[in-house]
Amino acid sequence: MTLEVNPSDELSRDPRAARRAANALKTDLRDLRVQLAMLNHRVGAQAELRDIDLDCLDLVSQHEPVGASALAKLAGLHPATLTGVIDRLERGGWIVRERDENDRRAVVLRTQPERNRDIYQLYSGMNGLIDEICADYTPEQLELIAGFLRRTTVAGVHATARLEEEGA
Amino acid sequence: MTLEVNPSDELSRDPRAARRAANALKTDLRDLRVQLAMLNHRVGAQAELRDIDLDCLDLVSQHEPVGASALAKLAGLHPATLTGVIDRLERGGWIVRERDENDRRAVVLRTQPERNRDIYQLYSGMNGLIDEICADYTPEQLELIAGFLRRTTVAGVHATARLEEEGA
DNA sequence: CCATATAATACGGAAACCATATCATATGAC
DNA sequence: GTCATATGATATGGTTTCCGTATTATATGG
Repeated sequence: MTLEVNPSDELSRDPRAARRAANALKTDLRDLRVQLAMLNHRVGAQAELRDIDLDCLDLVSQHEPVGASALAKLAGLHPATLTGVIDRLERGGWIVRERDENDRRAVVLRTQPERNRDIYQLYSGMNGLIDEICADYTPEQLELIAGFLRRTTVAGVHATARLEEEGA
Repeated sequence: MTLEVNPSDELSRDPRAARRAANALKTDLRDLRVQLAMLNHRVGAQAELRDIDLDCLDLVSQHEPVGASALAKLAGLHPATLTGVIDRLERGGWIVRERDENDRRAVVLRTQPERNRDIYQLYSGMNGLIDEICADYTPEQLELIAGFLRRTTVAGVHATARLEEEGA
């Protein structure tokens, strides 16, 4: 006589279903990445910023106050390239350079909150659509999804660092 | 007398909790986007491809066989810029140009499957880490997450198109 | 057959990228 | 302290990319 199990449990433990689901998810994640890159490209065009500038602006937002060296390392850019990026971002009023008090060689970068609301405005269409999507999930489900996103971001940090040291 | 509800239900229907969860999720999504862009930048560096080239390669993979015009529109690039992108991708052996039989002005782009395994290899670290993350979820949960990712991708397509027509 | 439209590419000037050199400042040895 | 060396950011210049325009080849409609 066979052991009967709950069908839902059965599905949950089928390793083939798990692998299929994981692979499908990786494909979906890749598609999302490309689409978000395209969206960012359009946002950047409206704001007269190159793709890399917008990425750096996001990085400054995340890590401010941040030094130029640290940002170059985060972004994987040559220091001289970053000087150009910072020049453009500062000229456009998106960030400001400040001298580091403790190390007068270094510069510290900060975002200009008012100016960055202009960027937020450009994302408002996307943000509204995401809100509509979120409305179809419970807070618990949203937290499940958000947790996955955060863990994937951490994985990205590690995978990026790994590639960096291999490339060096 | 107040109407008593199931606490879990209560949480699920609290609009403030829902908004908080949605906002947190948007932040997490933005962080993930930046990190995936950084990862891609490193992958591109290893493959001697610019960021935009890698994006176009992804788009070709998604839509092949695809014409140059269609790709330019998808990527939001000037036709002349795309010629340069295609030149580099073809020189590197990532894609091939073919003449369209029905319209001999047009070119059709296809990926080179063998060559693209080299890219897959560069992503293997990240893919392995994602597999580990996925192992902590049931197939049902993974499907919930994947569905969210797909819906968000569609939202991205719409938001991108909206920005495009505004910019024109 | 001709006019016009469309797909892709060639051309050229402007801009960006980045290896290297440079300048200012910091740190450690003595 | 003084000097040698290291480090942070930027200037310089050659190479590459970007993109507006012109060009070539093909399609389509009259």
